Amino acid sequence: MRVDLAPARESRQTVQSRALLTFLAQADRCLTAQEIHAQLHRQGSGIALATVYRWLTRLVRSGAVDVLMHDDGEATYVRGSDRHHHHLVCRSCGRVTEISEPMVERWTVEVATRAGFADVSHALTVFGTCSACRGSGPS
Amino acid sequence: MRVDLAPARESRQTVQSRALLTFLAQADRCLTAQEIHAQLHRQGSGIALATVYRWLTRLVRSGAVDVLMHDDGEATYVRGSDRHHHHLVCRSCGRVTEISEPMVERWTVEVATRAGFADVSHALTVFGTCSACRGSGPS
DNA sequence: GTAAGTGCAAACGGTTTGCAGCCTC
DNA sequence: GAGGCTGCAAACCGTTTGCACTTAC
Repeated sequence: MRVDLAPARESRQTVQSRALLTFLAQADRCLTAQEIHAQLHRQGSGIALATVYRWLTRLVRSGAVDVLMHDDGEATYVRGSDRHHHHLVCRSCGRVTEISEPMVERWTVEVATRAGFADVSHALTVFGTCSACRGSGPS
Repeated sequence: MRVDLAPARESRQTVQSRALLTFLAQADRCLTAQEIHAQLHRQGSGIALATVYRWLTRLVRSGAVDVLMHDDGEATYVRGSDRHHHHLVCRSCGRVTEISEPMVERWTVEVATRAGFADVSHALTVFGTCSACRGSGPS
């Protein structure tokens, strides 16, 4: 499930950018900028947090990466996919699953249009407790 | 369309809290904490920003007010209602319309359950440009 | 009188930016 | 060699918090 993350056609390749892009291409879940930074450090790529942010900003602008704003105001980043999708997030472990359903897409556009709105977009996130977390401790 | 914003049964009434609650009860659109603070000052109620935040936090916890996280990480607040609903927000003027649709409710629960999730909840916000804003300047 | 509510200012945490130096092309 | 990329640290900005004071009950 490799996705071409290099919209950086006109960007210079550096040790840092290569490490970051490679890492992001392989990541399979939502990560905050700080997590990405920490992970890269853990695997030996000494990239500065500011650089991570600079690249994420650039990648988001180019559409290669999607941002997900969390309730606490922290942003998480995921490889962007061409198709629109939503996230199913476990309240306990934070694991994210992508979900998608054309019906919701159609419904939101329809409702918004009926209300006189144009240029419609939407953000939907579903929260719950995954089976693993429930099994280990429903508290 | 007045909504009882006083979940503060067990709270003391003060000049500030009364001004804030009255203002919120009349507000018909999403407002940031800072906007609420500025508006209150404009109308002569010298309330501190920290107090605005403290009340908003309390009201959100009690369910009297809904939070809406924006892409830039800023939170906006609107009167909440008892029944579950979603928001249709104008990107330009910030006006908020409540929308609700059982189908979406059912779908999210179904998808989440199928994925092994329990105790499901969801957050859906639809963004668009309302007719008024479009008419005045589609840019 | 007592404790909740308030104001102020400092702290916080995530993100952005200015600038000097490095390194790719 | 020139200019993009990076690192560092300081700045930013919305939000939270500690503490002393005020005020509703």
